[in-house]
Amino acid sequence: MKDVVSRCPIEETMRVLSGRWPTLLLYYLKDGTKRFSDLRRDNPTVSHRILALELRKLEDAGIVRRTARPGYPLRVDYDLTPPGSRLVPLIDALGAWWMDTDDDRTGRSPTSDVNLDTAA
Amino acid sequence: MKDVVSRCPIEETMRVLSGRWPTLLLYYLKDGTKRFSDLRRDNPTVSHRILALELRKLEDAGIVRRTARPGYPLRVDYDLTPPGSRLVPLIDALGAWWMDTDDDRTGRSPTSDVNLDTAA
DNA sequence: TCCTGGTTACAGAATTGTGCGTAATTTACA
DNA sequence: TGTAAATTACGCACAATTCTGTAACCAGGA
Repeated sequence: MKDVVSRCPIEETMRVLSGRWPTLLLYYLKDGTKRFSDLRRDNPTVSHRILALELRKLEDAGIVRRTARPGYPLRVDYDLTPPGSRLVPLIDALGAWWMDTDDDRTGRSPTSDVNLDTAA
Repeated sequence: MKDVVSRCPIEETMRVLSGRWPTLLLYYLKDGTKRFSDLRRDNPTVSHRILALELRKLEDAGIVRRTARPGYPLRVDYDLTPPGSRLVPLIDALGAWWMDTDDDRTGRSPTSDVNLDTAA
């Protein structure tokens, strides 16, 4: 994150998706709107702080939309933007690739019936 | 990298592709076999140590094949394995997604003529 | 007082870069 | 002909940088 705009779209995309949480959050947001605390429950190993940071990063990248409803207790909704939704199948494809590769590693026959719906 | 096998193929894939270099290296290896020094030339900002580590990571993941030819000066060839080659279009799709998203951001019309051949 | 979403301060962990060493052959040069 | 230096792909130790986690704190209504 030191210098420049890399001009390479792949690099830019990976700058956002790199790390453990972004794709996981996308995965959980596929189902629809979630609140901050929902996402914490969905995966208990993210720290409070990191979740806030990651969500902000995704928001800045235009992948996630943040909607704060006025009033207390605070309520903030997160959901995917249209670009974010378009990203989901690509990420699923990566999961499918992994399973395909796994077949390679375990020396199984070259299965072609990979389901793109890669569950958790 | 602390604990477990996550059982989630997306997470596993991202564990390999996360970071600045993996996708870039894939990009440069698309063209065919490269030597260590070629890859350093291709992008001068990787330190030799990191390049070695990243290449080993990709090798362990079955994405890149390392071929050391005996004799001195050492000569080592790197190229994509079949799974690695299968990964390339997916990564290109991420680049295409970024450019599409860029259209969103800059408020342009929803162009459909995104070229998958995302150059450096 | 608790709840929710978030920020800040500080600490510890992880990742990355720097520079040096190494192998056996070729080339450089007197 | 002898010798010194360059070459290639790293490994290693150590320093610098970055990332992540913990804990405390804030807001204001129930």
